[in-house]
Amino acid sequence: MSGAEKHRKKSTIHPTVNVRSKSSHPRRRAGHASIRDVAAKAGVSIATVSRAVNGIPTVDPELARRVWKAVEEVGYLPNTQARALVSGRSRMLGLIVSEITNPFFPELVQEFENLAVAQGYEVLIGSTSYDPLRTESLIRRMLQRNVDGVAVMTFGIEEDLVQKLVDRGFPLVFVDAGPQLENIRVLKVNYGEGIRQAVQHLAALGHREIGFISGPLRLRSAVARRDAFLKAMRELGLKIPKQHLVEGGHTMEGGIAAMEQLAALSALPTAVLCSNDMSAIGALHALYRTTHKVPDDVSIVGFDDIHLAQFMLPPLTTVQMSCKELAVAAVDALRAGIEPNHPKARQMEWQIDTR
Amino acid sequence: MSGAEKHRKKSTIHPTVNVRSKSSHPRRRAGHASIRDVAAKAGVSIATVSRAVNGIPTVDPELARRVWKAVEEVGYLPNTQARALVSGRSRMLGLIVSEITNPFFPELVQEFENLAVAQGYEVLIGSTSYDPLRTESLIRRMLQRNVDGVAVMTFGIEEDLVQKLVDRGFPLVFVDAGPQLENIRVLKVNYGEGIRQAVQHLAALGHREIGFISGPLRLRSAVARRDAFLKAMRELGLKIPKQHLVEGGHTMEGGIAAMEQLAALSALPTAVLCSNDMSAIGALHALYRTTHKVPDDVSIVGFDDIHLAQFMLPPLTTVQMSCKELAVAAVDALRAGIEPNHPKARQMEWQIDTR
DNA sequence: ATCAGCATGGGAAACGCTTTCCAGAATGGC
DNA sequence: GCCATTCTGGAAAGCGTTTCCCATGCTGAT
Repeated sequence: MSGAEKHRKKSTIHPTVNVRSKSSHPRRRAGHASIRDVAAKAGVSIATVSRAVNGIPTVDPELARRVWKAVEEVGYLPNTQARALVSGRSRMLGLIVSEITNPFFPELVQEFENLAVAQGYEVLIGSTSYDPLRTESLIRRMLQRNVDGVAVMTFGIEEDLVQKLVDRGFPLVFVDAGPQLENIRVLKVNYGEGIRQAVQHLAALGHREIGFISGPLRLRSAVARRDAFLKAMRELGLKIPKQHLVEGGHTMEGGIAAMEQLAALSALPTAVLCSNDMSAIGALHALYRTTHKVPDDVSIVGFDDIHLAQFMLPPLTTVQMSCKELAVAAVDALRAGIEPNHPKARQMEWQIDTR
Repeated sequence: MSGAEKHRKKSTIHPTVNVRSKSSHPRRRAGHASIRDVAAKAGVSIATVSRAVNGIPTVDPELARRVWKAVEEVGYLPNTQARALVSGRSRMLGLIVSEITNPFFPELVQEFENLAVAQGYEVLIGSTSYDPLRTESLIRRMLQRNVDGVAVMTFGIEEDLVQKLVDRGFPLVFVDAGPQLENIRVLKVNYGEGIRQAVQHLAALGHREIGFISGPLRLRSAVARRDAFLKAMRELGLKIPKQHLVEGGHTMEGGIAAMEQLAALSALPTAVLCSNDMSAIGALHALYRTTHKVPDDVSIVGFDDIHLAQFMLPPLTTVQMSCKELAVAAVDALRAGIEPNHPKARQMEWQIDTR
């Protein structure tokens, strides 16, 4: 039983008992204690319970103890919806990814969730599947659920869809590049360091002819990675024949096609660096069907270090792109946008190094 | 601006203007229109707006049109929290998995999410990471967020943790086996058919010595799979020497260890069926380090058909265990527990065939 | 013409919580 | 001993919805 019949306003001016008091809301789930039950049990007002539970210092320690005891006894859990309704903050974060089945994302999701939960937030996950319709419904859902902020970690999204979120003043976080608008924070990933390391690693093994399978060049992040590769090669004084630079799609199919293109050359590079791990896996597949042996004839190096890489045969060398750091930055940036006196409230860019 | 100053009760009995009317709730997000704004715009009461928006037939079509127009104009989206508060139903489903980074789960999550969203539910995902502490906090969070029901798809969970959910009467769905309690629905997966197919497939290829790497036998689902294997073998009149039956852990490491055990035998089986795909991948890894060639010397067959399988080299043969069907059944079972007049409200078991 | 009966819309209560405001108690200074 | 000041807890308003109940305006039957 809950204390539902206490403190209810009467529907008549006469001081008669309210006949609807107990039978009224049958939809209430049994066994759910409300703040009133705690107040009754502890013999204080609901205001005091609220203050005690929220750790507001003006409440007498002795009373606070009584309240906590009552909380324990009735098994009270504050109702998040009611809290959200009155406070205007839902303590939920939206996380938009491209596809949860793309092996890159689960790890990001995991890290993001861990961090968010540790800081008292819940996560609402949605995947666009590259479908504008889905994306729109996704954004509407996030709006309705009143998330406190949204992280768009999709590497590419229709900007006009996000407009709704912008209009309503939701704090947003993008990866690599997003619309230059108010309340939008951007995580700038520095691909240079990781790619340079990979190139130097290959050069140290004696490779001089290094090919590169890029991502789709309409994505800014893919261009950034390719440019980092070119720069690293130039620094080492290595030549890059045009035909050693192939565009893949950041997918396995793209990797296969790109590798087939390279394999058709009279002189195959002795090593190939791939813009992400899925491309690298595609490259491995393409080579599996030829007479070229990995890693004896050709070395393949991936980028991202998704979980999947460790399952591959032959084991795939890959550059670790720290999911964790990305997640840390995303949550931090979101909180900066949400909490008015967050130390970085005015910061709009986050730098992330790969390592 | 919102219609916040309409219909407010005065704090004094004198009919003076409420001085706190506009400046009062600064936490309210700008640009968020409430039902009152729509009512004001359409010149009707909020009750009518609510009825129109919810498609209750007693409202005059002409008025409904006006309401919808106003909804459009002010960009109104009903606040889900308020709805949940009053209706007692949050339209959120909890989904508990073991680890989102385990490749089996993202696909399940994806399907589950698609279905849930299509039926007007949101999904709250949580992973236990096999950690009772995490699990407990997870369950507490789900309780607080007032999910309408929870699907526990973890293949093993501490039952006493779930007790809280049971106590509060939340509809629950388990896979394979759960506590025999009220309001708990179970999805019974029929592994027999898929395993029989796999065995017959191998037998048709001429294999007579077929090994089996099982899952951890403390899990009922692992035992079910092993028994299905034994039954299928017996049906074909094939012998199973004890040493061909090895326990793995449903993990890559378990698969490696199990395969090493098999490889140490004087007579290796010519084919090995694995209880799940991760074991199969482990087996491939173990064999990669030996002189045995796959599939020339030994055939490996997995079970589950996770996405990952298609990336393996050599390509991994695997039995499709329909994620989609599992998700469909889970959502269906949850709804049966949630919605009082769902056609299957009294059904407590769901059969799922692998195929 | 009158009245029962029905459809329809509006007012207001309720959901569970936070927060503001205010009354009363306790304290200290004179 | 009395008034001013600080502190503490309680009452109540309000968050945005849904829903109950009643008032009103009609229709149709007598």
